[in-house]
Amino acid sequence: MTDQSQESSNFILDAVREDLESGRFNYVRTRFPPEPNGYLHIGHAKAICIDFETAQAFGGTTNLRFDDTNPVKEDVEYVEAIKEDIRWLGFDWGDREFYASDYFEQLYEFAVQLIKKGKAYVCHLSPEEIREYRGTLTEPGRESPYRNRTVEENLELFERMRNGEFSEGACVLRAKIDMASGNINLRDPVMYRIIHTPPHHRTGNKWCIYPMYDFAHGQCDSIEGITHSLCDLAYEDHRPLYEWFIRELGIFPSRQIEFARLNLTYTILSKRFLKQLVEEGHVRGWDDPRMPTLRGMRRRGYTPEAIRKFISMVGVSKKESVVDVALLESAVRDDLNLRAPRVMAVIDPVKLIITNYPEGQVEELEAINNPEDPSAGTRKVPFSRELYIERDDFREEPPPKYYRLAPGREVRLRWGYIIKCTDYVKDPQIGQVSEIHCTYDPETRGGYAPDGRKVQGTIHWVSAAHALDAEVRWYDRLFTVPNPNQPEEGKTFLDYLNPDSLKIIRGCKVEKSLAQAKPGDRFQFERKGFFCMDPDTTDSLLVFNLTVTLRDTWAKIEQKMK
RNA sequence: UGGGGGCUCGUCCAACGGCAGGACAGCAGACUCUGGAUCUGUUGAUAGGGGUUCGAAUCCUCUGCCCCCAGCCA
Repeated sequence: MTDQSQESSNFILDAVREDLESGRFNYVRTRFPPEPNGYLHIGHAKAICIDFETAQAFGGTTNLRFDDTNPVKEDVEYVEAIKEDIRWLGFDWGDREFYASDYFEQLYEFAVQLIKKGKAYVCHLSPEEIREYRGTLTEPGRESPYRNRTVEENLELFERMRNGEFSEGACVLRAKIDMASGNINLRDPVMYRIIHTPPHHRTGNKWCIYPMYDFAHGQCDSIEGITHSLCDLAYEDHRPLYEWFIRELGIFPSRQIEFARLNLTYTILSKRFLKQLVEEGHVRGWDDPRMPTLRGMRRRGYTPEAIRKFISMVGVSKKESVVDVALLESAVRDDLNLRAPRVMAVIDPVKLIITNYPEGQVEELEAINNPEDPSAGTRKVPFSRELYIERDDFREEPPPKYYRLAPGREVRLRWGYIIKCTDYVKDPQIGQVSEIHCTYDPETRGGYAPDGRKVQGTIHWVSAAHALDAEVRWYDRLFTVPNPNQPEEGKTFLDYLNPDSLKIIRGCKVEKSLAQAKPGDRFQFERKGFFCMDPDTTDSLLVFNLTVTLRDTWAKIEQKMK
């Protein structure tokens, strides 16, 4: 077994290493246990990375196991989606795809075994009564009047539960532990409940009793020979129970280790709230690019590599924390910077006419596809007398430190010529600049000044006659506050929804090479940001999602001047 | 007021009795045919008290603050 765990360390890797050294285990096997009741999000990505990478660090493997013990909440619909997302993230569980429901028969046998040991009993208390008998955080509970039924009686009753002789809620199977325990999970927890209504997505109507999480998870881990069961801090209180079942059953002693879940600023990661956003139409669906779901992020243009990098930057600990979403954004920029081909796209176009350039003439200028990656090669971009440039790249009265185009000023057109603004036309109706007139210096083809003159600004452009129309979906944070999870009195997370989280910008002009792009392709629109072609793209209209903007130093300067 | 966890730069993570370090964010500068990238510099933290020790973020102790647990959810 190769131990590659030294490179990066965290408390889980330390613990696993100790277990190997002490001989507690002689191999490493983890599992990722999603419940098929929703789509995976960035929080799950952390768990997936930790599960798979911890095993990989020691040459071990990871099982995928669907935790499908509650047919009222679960659905096949999610199974395929979850698998797709894990694969996309870059992890492979080989043929080790399991379901808790695979073990229903075995789990039933385990329950019988505990009944025979006098460690489990059928309880006919109603749900309300069970709650009353459980006591409170500070007062001990009381023992159920059914607690001392004989083994024979319990065996018979449990079998009748399985046979469907009782209605839902009539009775449950409980572990007989300690009603006075300070740990409420140990106050005779429910092991099995009766569920008649919906057929299970895999076992159909075969079962009408289903094991609770506590009676399923640890035993499934054990059956699969999982050495390290890595989970959320929320299960810390359950660990004594996890160990109690394994000990009483005398089965393989998997070890549960808990770590803190991921939280992100300006983001909500609760499955319930995410569902609400979708169902109430605040977003367009589970794959809306503003959603923190893996599908949403994929559509937005995030790469699996960037997400994995982000997760590793976040680290692993037991401290509940809220990670700055800027860290995620930094990870995507870093990744996309190296691989996204550059392209010129004008988001808010204004016409620019080069008055001394021959009408009808078209030149093919050579542009570098990615200065970070010479192997990305070059492409030709058409240049002509009429261009579009970004409205924001021209000012009638340039502020200090602004070094783009303005009357009388010179600027370089990327990969093109150096031009000088001679004049501009303003639309009297709306008071907006409608046309900018420039002259070009024919000696500066390609953007080089043979006389060595310095030109501070370089702006992007497209040839008006050759440009393609595009729609850009410009995204901003979904929430206006860093922690929408903690609303003020009388408010909910919905009160912090950012009304400007999506701006649909039509009439954008992009360079013609983009005609070859396919949905999912990622680009850097020079000086703007990274964009990903959306599946909504049609033959007549290209649609792009903003993944993340470039760092914008000018915006900062401008902000400070206000 | 029971039980279980957690407190290190603004944020996240390291340091495992021996110079508190990195990343992101911030600030300043260099460079630049992307105000991108890159490079350089820089601000900035051990929750508080007591103790052990030559030496404490680390060990002990007391205090404070934060989170989780009373589903027939997971």
